Amino acid sequence: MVTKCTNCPLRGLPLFLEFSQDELSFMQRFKTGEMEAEPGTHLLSQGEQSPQLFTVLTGMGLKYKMLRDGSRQVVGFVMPGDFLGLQAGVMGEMGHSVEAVTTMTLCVFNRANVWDLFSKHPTRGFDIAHLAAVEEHFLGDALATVGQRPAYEKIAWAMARFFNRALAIGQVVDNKTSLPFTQQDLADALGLSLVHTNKQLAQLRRDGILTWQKGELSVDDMDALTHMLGDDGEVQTRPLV
Amino acid sequence: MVTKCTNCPLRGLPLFLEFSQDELSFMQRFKTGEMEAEPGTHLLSQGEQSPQLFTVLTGMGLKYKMLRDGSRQVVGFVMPGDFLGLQAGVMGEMGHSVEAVTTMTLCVFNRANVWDLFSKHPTRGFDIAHLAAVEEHFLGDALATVGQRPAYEKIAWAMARFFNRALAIGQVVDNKTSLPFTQQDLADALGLSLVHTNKQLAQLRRDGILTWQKGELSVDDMDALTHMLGDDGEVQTRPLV
DNA sequence: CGTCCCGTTGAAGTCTGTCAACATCCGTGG
DNA sequence: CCACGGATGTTGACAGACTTCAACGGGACG
Repeated sequence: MVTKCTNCPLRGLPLFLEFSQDELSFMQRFKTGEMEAEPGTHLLSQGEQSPQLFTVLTGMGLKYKMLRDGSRQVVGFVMPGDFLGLQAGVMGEMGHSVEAVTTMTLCVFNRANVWDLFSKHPTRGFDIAHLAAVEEHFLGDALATVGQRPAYEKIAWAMARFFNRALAIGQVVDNKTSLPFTQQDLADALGLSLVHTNKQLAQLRRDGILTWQKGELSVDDMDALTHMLGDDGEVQTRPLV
Repeated sequence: MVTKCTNCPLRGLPLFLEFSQDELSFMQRFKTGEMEAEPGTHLLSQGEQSPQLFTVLTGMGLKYKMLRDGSRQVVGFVMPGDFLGLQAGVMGEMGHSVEAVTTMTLCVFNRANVWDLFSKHPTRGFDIAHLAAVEEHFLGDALATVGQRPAYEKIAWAMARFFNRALAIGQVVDNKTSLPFTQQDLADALGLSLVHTNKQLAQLRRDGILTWQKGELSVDDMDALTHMLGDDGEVQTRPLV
């Protein structure tokens, strides 16, 4: 059962820039299929060139890089609306891997058609570049956080980003949202040890800032969070591909 | 005295993808001027939308983000061939600032013409996306380095990247290249303190790996460097805009 | 010749990592 | 039904990498 772009559940969300009717029908042709991925599925692999690109419809995943010594750097949490494989699409090789953490449904595109997209529908090409710039912006923020902030604030930043993104796609109900990752995932994203991550999370809970237990995240004091982070916790509108 | 694209000193370098004659003449029209910037000049500012974009012809600079507490994260060293302002060009707002460190000469483009570029010359639009992906790739590497590696290797990584890039644009003579940044700049790029950066640099020198003194960097044991970093120290070919 | 910036070095302090132990949950298999 | 192992989360004690504080040297510049 394939979702039609017309009925795309993401398309009306305020997080995403608007679609013209023209773009909509073009994307419908660009889309080659739909795919369901079980938890643990490797969608894209670091160093390889994937023939397929994806847009996440539902579910969550992880982007990460492995270092030669076996350590892992998580470079992003994948959520609905994210476009995966841009590096493979335009550079020919992924700089990181992408793995499903929950069951995911994905729009599938053909890498070979990316060039068509730029030549036949430049607004969409522009959107691809826009998405790449958004990602660059995000990684800059992440680098600044990992490089400059103490552990307590690193965790606060990551949780705030996740929560605000969940808000923007309507996945927060009752001030709670599902957060299916492990503390190890978070630690690997922030360059912290698992133990220290756990202790600082406990501190944030004791301080009444936020609670993450049993896969559920709730922000208990948004004012304190925004005061600590400035506007670094906010998410920006972006195109949807 | 304006450099003509035909005579662009960067254009033949193996680091950059090839130019068709068609692209060349188009870029000549896209280019609105040339600019010289003294050390300390702010070329682009975090949070603002610049009317101009640049390609670096000569000289070097810094990309950085300021945090509210006054700390600074350097997110990149700017070198000849780099394209500046991509975020402003497609997103409308810069996520970081760019400052000249040496005297720089820059090709100047008009932000208003970026859209023309995508619509009238899609290969160039594709190249813009390619450049954004290269930057995303770089920031992923930087994040992994800052997040996972010990100080000694962080510095080795940064120096290797810089040196290899200098090699690729023919700025290494006699196994030495000019490195006009300060140790504070490097420390802010790697999330280290100035003092520790200094001490680990001294250790790298004592170990016979590399020497950075009086603004000159030389790599004394490239084998040891590549062995320590794997292929993380390498630079990739990219489009030139 | 004083001042400022940058680099260098030593000593002390602390944030964070490592080690270790235990609790909980869950799927598997006896 | 219960035993078992594996993955995840929690907590305490200790160790260490890195930061902070402090002082000094050299070069550039007015």
